[in-house]
Amino acid sequence: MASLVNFLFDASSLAFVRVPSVVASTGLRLVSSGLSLVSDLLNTLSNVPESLVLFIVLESMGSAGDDRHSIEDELGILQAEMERMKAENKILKEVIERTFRDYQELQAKLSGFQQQNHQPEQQVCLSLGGDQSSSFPEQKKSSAESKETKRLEDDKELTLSLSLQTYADDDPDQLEAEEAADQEKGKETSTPLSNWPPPPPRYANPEPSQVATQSINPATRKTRVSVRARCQGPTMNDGCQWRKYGQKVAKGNPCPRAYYRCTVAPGCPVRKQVQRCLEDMSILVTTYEGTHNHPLPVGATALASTATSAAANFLLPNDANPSSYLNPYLGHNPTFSSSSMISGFANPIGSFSGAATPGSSGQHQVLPSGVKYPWAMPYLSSNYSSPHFGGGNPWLSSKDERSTPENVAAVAAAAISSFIDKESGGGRKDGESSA
DNA sequence: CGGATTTGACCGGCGC
DNA sequence: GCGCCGGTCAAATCCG
Repeated sequence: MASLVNFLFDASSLAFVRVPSVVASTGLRLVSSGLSLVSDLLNTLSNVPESLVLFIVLESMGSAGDDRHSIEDELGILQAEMERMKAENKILKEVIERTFRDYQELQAKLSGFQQQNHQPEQQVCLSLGGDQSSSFPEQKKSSAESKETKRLEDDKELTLSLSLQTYADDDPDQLEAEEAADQEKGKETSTPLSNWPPPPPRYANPEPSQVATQSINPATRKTRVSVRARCQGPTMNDGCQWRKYGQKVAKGNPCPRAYYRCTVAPGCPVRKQVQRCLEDMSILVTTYEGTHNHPLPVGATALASTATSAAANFLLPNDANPSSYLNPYLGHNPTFSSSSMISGFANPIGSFSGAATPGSSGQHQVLPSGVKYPWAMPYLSSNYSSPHFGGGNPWLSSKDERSTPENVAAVAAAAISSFIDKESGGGRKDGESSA
């Protein structure tokens, strides 16, 4: 019996628990002295994923005088079966690890392929969790990642996704053409969310000669970042101060779209639009536009500012500065404020952990799904297992509707960080995250 | 009473 | 030219 319990404890830690058929068929005979183990056993099994069906048939002993030999025989059979299942679980674990490695290799190859073809990422779609595929159908073409996305979607994990558009204000014709094309595309698709999130921009891939001569001032770059996150409140608290100046029911979505203006500083051009996703009302789609003209409050940066300016900056292909892809922390955009760089990007992992401490929960229930699927965010997963996340996820368990801006900032920064790693074709190793 | 929110009106772009 | 639509304005209203 002790070996049986030990096995189940070990197996449950691997999240692969299979009760041998012999147990189900013959029943788990327990002597009265072993009943205390049953509760422990059941408590342990309660952590097993619900998809795994467990059958434990408890058959109470009629009396202590049963045939001791038959019990010992059954125990022997059980132990033999346990050993067999143990070996099987080991094999399964190896299969999972091998699959994970293959996925990482494929991901690295994909990134390398994209960089080889010089295909600039025109829209960033970061997702912690799933269901972004519903709004980013074009991404379904990516085989490996789309499968992961689909799998995550099926599990209905909490989601944060981010998309990015950048425009050059000094090229209004191009901007207008793009917007017109966007609307055209929206009509073609005629989906309820055809204009949401904004379709990827299509800026021309300049000739190398043009790269040297065509210098777009980052300060005048018009950026737009769309963030999708599960949020129960009317809006995400990103740490900035916003004033609502309008509300409109957009065509195709009965949920009204709210318009906010940054009021941290007078004349700040940054605006944001907030709208519920039609397909999943629990998802709040927030689109930020513009760049703040003021220092941001601590922790208000990743979504409110850094995500727009910084993400736009480093995601734009820059042949003259390869580090623009690989190292966003360098901040070659001179318009960055130091605060935005620090809390938004400099240490997303640290922000994550700090934001997840008890009592600092967020209203927007953004769950880093890597907790359950570490291969979805392989470079962050190790941090989720940190003591900060122990004993339940505060992002989920929160009943406090007030949020700390650090939460959103950290999630966005972490999501962006994850994207950066994937884009660079290599994974961030532990220890490098806080460099 | 001052700031924030609501909500109908207004404006400009776009397609027909 | 007209209607539709997204975005913005501003007066009215709400609220602490």
